Amino acid sequence: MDRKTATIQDVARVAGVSTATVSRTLSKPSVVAATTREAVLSAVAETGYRVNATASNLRRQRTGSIIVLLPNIANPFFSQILAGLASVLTPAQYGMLIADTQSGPDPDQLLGDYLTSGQADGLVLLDGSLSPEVLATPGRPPVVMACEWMGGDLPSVRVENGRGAATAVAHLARLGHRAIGHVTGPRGNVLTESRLDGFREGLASMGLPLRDDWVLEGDFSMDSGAAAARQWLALAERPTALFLASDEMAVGFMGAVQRAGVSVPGDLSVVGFDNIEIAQHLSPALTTIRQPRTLIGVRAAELLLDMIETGTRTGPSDLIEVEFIRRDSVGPPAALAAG
Amino acid sequence: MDRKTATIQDVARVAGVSTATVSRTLSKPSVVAATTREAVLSAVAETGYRVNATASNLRRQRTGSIIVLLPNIANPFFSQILAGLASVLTPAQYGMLIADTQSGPDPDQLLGDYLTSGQADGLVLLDGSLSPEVLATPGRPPVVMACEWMGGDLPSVRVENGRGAATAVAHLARLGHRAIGHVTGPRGNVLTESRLDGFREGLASMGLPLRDDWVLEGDFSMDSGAAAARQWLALAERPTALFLASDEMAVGFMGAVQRAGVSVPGDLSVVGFDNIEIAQHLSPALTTIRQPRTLIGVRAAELLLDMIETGTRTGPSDLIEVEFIRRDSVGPPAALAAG
DNA sequence: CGCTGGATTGCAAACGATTACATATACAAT
DNA sequence: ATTGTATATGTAATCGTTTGCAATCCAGCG
Repeated sequence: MDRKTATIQDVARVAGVSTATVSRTLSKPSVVAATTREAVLSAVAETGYRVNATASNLRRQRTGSIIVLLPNIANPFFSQILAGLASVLTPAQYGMLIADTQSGPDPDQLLGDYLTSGQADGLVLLDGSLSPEVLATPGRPPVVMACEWMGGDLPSVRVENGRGAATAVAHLARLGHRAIGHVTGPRGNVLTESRLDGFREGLASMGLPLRDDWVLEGDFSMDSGAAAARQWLALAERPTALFLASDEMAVGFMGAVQRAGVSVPGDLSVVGFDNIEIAQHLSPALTTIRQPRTLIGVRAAELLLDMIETGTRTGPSDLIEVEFIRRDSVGPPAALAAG
Repeated sequence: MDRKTATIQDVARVAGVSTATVSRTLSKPSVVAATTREAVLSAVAETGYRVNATASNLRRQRTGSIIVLLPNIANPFFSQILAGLASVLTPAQYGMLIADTQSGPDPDQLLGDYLTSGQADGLVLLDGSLSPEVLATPGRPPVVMACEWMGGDLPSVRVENGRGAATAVAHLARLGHRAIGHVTGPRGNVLTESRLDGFREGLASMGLPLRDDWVLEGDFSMDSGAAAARQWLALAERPTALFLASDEMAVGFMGAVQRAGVSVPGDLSVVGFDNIEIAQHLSPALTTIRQPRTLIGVRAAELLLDMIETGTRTGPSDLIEVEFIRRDSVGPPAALAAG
């Protein structure tokens, strides 16, 4: 029957109307008469017609796709944001292309490429390490930064990174910890900076000292968490509590110190950031700061679609709240518990 | 300068040739004279021309995108396969659309939709729960099944699921375990079936009995692993070793029993499947069966591109080897260790 | 000198949809 | 009856490439 897929011409012929009417029936049903509308719809059903997205996009001068730039697709933290993005973009007839900035040599160049290639109607940036300068490209498509704010008037979905970090520190301090350390994300990342700032503020507000040798550098990955664990174990004087800038690092860290015979939270309290799925399944369950990941994706997508429709390049910054989740990886410091 | 992006017309004008020649220079350089080729290329550079993928796709009757159907984008197991897919598809100028079968109501209908919509030049199936019958759609684009074989002449990238499971059981038996249980994936999934078959074979080959009450049902998720743990804890007579059909379930399971005071591997040996990143970071580090995930993605993409080029709908089945990875979550059964 | 054939290049028709503009019709108001 | 207005539909240009076919040029050959 349908050797080739039906085109709008076929539908028009079957329905006895022009292609214009068919197109209108499908996009703006209200402007066609009820009787013709029915005729067209039944012709559509009969022929099994589906609009050819490529042709439609060409004519409408859009690509129908949104590019999402993220540092590491394998990080479960991002996948949930992707789910949120997809839940908004798919119904709006946008495809979602995912680009991994770590797969190529230069993330900034990758971004620049996408900005000029015209391959997408918009971009979502999930990588806080990208340089804001690259965005100065003239005539670029709309861009939304998710998770953090990179400065300028770039619209973004922000999370209370600083407040989350400060809350974590305050909680540890209230448990009695006076020696609190931190494992950061990669240097230069906006998330790293804001969480580090929050960590400092938290210490300051509780009247605790900031010791540089208790601030270890990581890169958000499990491996870097395990590496930080080795550094912590080697310290002459160890902090009794640690706030890590990501749950992934906390997983790597906890596993490593536990295998070295350290008890969590007996010997060391651990707080992560993100509340990835595994956090509640660890032993002990990981105390952390929850980010509503699906919501972040949804908001970012909404912001972007709005910019695409209105042709704007700037927009508001949406601030999303975080929540401290107390689980079993924290407790009073050993000295206190003993005494 | 370039208010609008340059079109092939602009390049042709600047180079003093026809658009046909520009197009040919870019796609089949060998057929144009060296001097014209240079002229065109410098005109391309001067104008900053990038081919409009939409127009190109329309003319060439392709969509330029591949759809990947997977059950759960948040599962880290899949993300690495995606990375493998992308590493082949991106250079070949294909975009990768990701569709989550769990986000909608009916996975099979979603597949059917994509098969008829003409939205993609090919599909990659990563969800073993899909029905092979849906693929009978006439005129459908090429499809590759990754991870397992669904029957028929559907080309696929297979993994030695059965052998992997059997190896795990054999290893546990050799450690002295006579009471070995299993936690399965979701019913009806091809992966579930082949791993369960391998589990049975492993038991049989070691002369061990198969006890139905030691085969618990899961769905590959951490939560279902934790649920299985509760069932295991409630058993009057417990197996001393457990093979779980996914690492995620093993994570949920181990966390849950550990919090209940059970020692792994002291009281119970645990083996997972997949070797997801976190496996080595757990305490104890998880013994598992490694699947080369990136390789699976690469092979699947290669197979698919080949089918697209040659117009084939059937193809070979690529078999990928698995590897048993011994870590610290297994040991001799308590009785033996004590005696 | 005319012809053949290979190498280049140009012409123009697709690809399938959308939409500005023109046209047609019906009906109310003057 | 005429004009105006609103509603509904058709006509045809257009989006930017690719590519079959025709045209051109030039060298080599009989």
